[in-house]
Order: sequence, then C-alpha cells, then structure tokens
Amino acid sequence: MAESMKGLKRTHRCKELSGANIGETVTIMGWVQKNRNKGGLVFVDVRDRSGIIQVVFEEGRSEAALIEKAAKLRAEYVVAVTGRVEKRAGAVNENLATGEIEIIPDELRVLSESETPPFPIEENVKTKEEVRLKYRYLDLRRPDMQRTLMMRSRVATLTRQFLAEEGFLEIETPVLIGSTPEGARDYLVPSRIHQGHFYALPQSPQLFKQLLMCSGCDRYFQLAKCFRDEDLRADRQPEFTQIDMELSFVDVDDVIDVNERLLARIFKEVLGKEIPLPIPRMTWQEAMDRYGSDKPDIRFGMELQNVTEVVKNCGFAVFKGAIEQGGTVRGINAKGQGAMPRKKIDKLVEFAKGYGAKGLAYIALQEDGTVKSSFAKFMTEEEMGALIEAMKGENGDLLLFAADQNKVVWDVLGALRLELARQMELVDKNDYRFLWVTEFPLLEWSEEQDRFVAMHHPFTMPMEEDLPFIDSDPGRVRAKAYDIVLNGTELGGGSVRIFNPEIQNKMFEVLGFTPEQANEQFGFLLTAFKYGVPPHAGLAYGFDRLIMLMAKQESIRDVIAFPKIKDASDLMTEAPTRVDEKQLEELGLVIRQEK
RNA sequence: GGCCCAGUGGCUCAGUUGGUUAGAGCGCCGCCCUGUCACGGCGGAGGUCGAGAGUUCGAGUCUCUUCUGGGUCGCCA
Repeated sequence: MAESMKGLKRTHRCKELSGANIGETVTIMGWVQKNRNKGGLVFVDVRDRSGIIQVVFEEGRSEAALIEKAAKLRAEYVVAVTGRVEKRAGAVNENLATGEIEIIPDELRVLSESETPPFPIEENVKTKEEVRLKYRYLDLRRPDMQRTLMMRSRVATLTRQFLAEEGFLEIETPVLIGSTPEGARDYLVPSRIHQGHFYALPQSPQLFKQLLMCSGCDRYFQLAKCFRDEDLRADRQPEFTQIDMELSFVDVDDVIDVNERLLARIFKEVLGKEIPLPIPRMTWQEAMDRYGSDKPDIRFGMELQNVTEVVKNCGFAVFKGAIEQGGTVRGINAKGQGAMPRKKIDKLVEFAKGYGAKGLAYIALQEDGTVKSSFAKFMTEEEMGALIEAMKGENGDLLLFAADQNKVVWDVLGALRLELARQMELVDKNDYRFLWVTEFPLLEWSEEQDRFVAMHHPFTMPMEEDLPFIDSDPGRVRAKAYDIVLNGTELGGGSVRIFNPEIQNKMFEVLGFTPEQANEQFGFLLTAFKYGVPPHAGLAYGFDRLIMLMAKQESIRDVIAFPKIKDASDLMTEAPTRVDEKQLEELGLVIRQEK
C-alpha cells in the first residue's frame, strides 16, 4: 500500500552521505536495490541516481513493527527512510562508496510498490536490447545508463558555459521549416491550414544560422534537434542532437581555435584527459592517401602505400588493367600476419568485396623467407622484390593490395585497415586522438544524378586559389571545409560559407540549379545576402556521437534516453502509429498504400 | 532493397548423428536464519523451444515461408 511522503523532506542523495554525517538524522528516498533478511536482522540497500546506501533494521534499535515492514520490501519498491547515520557495526564494504556507514532507521515509508522487473536493475546486464527498450524507463534506472545521462548533461552544461564565455548567443531556430530536396531525405509534416503543403523537420539549422549572422548576432550556438529520414546504424538515429554554431568575421583558423579549446575543456573536466593543442590537421587528400578514409583513426599506423608506379609495367593483368583504366594500385602491410591461414585471408577477400573490390591480391611473407602469393606467378622475381620493398615488407608480414579506381581502392583498404586493426587488437581504447581533416573537395560526382553534388552543402566556400577551375575542372576545386575526427569517427564538420553572391550563383550553376530553382528554394537567404552579409563560418557536432565516444559506448542508442530501433520505430511507445480517419481528413490526406 | 547473425521459463544460456518426461544459473514464491552486502540453508512453481507449413514412425534439432531484434552495404548535402 502506497504511503504519503507528507511531512518528510529528502535531505541527501544516498551516495552524498559519508563518515562526515555520522550522528546526523537524515532522510533518503529511493528504490530498494536488495533486501537481505537474516531472520530478524534486515539489511536493505536503497538506490537513487547517486548510488547505494545500506539501511539496517535490527531488534533493539528499531521497533518490531518497523522490522516486520522492512522484511516485506521487494526489489524496486520506492521508499523513504529517516534515520541516524552510523559507523557500520559489522565489516566495512570496500566495494561501496558508502561502505563504512549505514542508516539506523526511525521511520520507513513505502511510497510505491513494484512488480518484479522483467530484468535486473544493475550494471552490465546482458539483457537483449529488445527487452531493455520496451521497458526503457527501467533500463535507464541502471547505474551505467544513469552515468551516461549524467555525463551527457554535464557536457551540455559545459558547452553552454564555454560558448557563453566566448561570446556566443544561444538562439532557437524553428523545427517546422520548408523542405529542401538536397541532401538527406526530409521528415515531412502535413499542414492542416494549407492542405497539400508540408513542413519539413530540419536536417540541421543551416540556413537559419546563416541568417542569424546576417542579423548581426555575430556568434550563435544551439543544442539543436535534427532529423533525417534515412536508414539507421549503430551510430545513426533518425533524430539526433547537434552542437551547432556559427561565427561572423572569421576564417577557418578562428573556428578551429575556439572548437579546440571547447573540446579540450570538455575532455579535461569530464574525463580528466588532457587534449594536446593544437589538434593535428591533415588535408583530405593526405587522409585518403595515407588512410583510405576522410575520418582516419590515427591511433595506429598500417598506412596505405601507393605502389602504382612500382607495378605499372608488371605482368599481372589485374594491376596493369586497373592502371590503364585510370586507377591505382595500393597496399597495406599487416605486420606479423604473414602466417595467416588461407581461410582467414579468403575471408578478408570477401570482406573487401563487400566494399566494391573485385578481388584482393596478397603476398604472405613467411618467417623462413619463402613467399606465398596469389599473383607471384604473373610477376618476375625483380618485380616482386621491388613491390615488397615498396611495401617495407619483412619476413612474417602480410601485404594486401587493391587495384581499381581510386575511390574503390581507398574504400576497400580503408575498411580493411580498420578490420585488421580490430583483429590484431592494435587500438588502445583509452586513447583519444583528435584530428582536423581540411580542404575537402567542394563537389562530388553523383552517378545516380549524373551531376556534381555538394560534398558538404551548397553554401560552402571554395578555396580562393581553386576558383579558376570551377568551370573547367569542378572536381578539382577544394573547399574551405573541415571535419573534426576522433578515433576514426566523424564528430563534426563545418565550413566557411559563401557570402559573395557571384560565387554563390556560380555554385548553383555548377550544381545544376537554374536561377529559378535556386531562388525558389533558397531565395530568402540569397535576398538576405543583398542587405549586408558578414563573412561567416560554422561547425556542427554530432552531440550523441561525442557522448558515445566519451562514454565508450558501442551504440548511439546507449547515450540517448529514448532511442529508436533499426526500422525507426519506438519499441516502448510503438510510434509511428496510424491516425484517425478524421485526422487525415483534416489534413486532406488519403493513404494510398499501407504497410 | 541486398547480405550476415540471433530467437529455448521473467533474465542469461546449454541441449550430441533427429529418439523416453527439454536442463542449468540468476530471479520469483514458501519456510528457516542476528552483521549480510553475488548472504546462506531447505522446499516449490514456472516452457505452445518466436510463428506457420513440410520431411519423418518420431522435430528444440532437418527444409521452406514468415515474424522479431541486431550488424552491415546501398543511403546518410
């Protein structure tokens, strides 16, 4: 039977109590973690978000009725306990922060009873995610989830503090906005008043933050909810949070500077980690050449080697053919993996094929100096020797090669490098290695759309020295764009924006927008730019991903209180749901096809 | 949309070449227990083996379909 908490006021959270409180009368409120009844002597562990403290009900020290009541407590009952803090009469529990004290109660109230929970409320449960998410409110009671939520809150608070100190204004931007077909698929919201018209939920506040710069806000930030209607992944949710910012009268270095200090502050205060500044920078080209990735994990080496020159005249038709078609041949050296069994190598080949490789050539250098290779028979001994040397191959190494168009070679070897590092356990999980990747290509050719598309977005400023190529060789133009990468994860990205209408119009032209189309979609921004626009630049972080890495979680779902599952539904609320005929009618909608 | 992995009491799992009544640990329920803290002791309940169809004398086990959850490629300016 639930009792009232009338007349009681919580004085402490459980773990806030310590030896310093001995002799004080306190009131705690929380959940019953465990009830250990020794037959008249009852130990009750009470838990709240701070931790656990033991309450002892003993004959002679508490009334008999109180002990009887305590004996009936079950897991997850919500209780209030008033009592004296005392030094433990029995052994100290070294595993508990409050292990040297206990509460001798004067009063116990059962504020709420509980059914037996479907899974234990404790750290490191192995319960299937399906069950955890259905009962997410119970899952969130577990100490590890509570710690993650507290860390998330702490990082948000620190971010606000730091950016406020740096002169940023926190400004909210609308969630119901117009749809723009560029980029990810929009979530759409039908308008009741304007039937047949739709709002879109923002993929990011991009245009609004640029407008705020036009408004003279100078420095803006927001912890912004963003939405993308694309398929989910372990590190991707359809709704997620960005730390979004924009600055006026700045260039690349200014944005990088303030963000390095922000990251260093957060990591220092929350994790106690010193991030050496400045954070190293690498151009996109160098990242691709060395790591096959625009978000390289630089905690380990195993860099790509371009051996195109070495093998361009060799007898191996696969290499030669790829080069003749404008591709390259590159390899990685898996040190000490030369004895890898054929079966395992075959698995790597299959892995590579998953990333678009037609195959994977290998040289396994044995400890005894002999060589096992999938293509040695097509090569002369000199050619093999030169190739091994170019790869710095030593006895016991495994050399793996991909030959194809650059994009495929990078994708394949970049992924292979990560996979091998995982297998070889090369990564120190306590290491945090930041990297700025700069000078991204402005444009990317889309086979599907048969045109160039913006790699970042259409408002990204080209590098001044590359502007002359924007007509003759658009693919060559680099952008004033930068990504912040942590341990192989893209944490955030941004760019200097175009504020010159001529360049902006040129950009739209290259992207295949007619002036009418550009005007229709972005007219308000282009018009705003006519009234005095400051040079500006910005950056946005994936806030969830940042927390995921800081909390060492494998899944973004573990740092979001109420996440969605793979098919973008919510197992707890069962959203999305069907709606009434009446609701549809009001919106002027007819469902053609139901799944 | 493609590929891969998993589904057996509330939770986590075992279950042999297809063969009696499907097991274990934790949890739960009852009784006992005055210094436990992974408390302990004794006893007990709890399963349409995700669902459907098929093969078979016989299916948790084999085949097909399907559902649920996860990973990944495509996709994610």
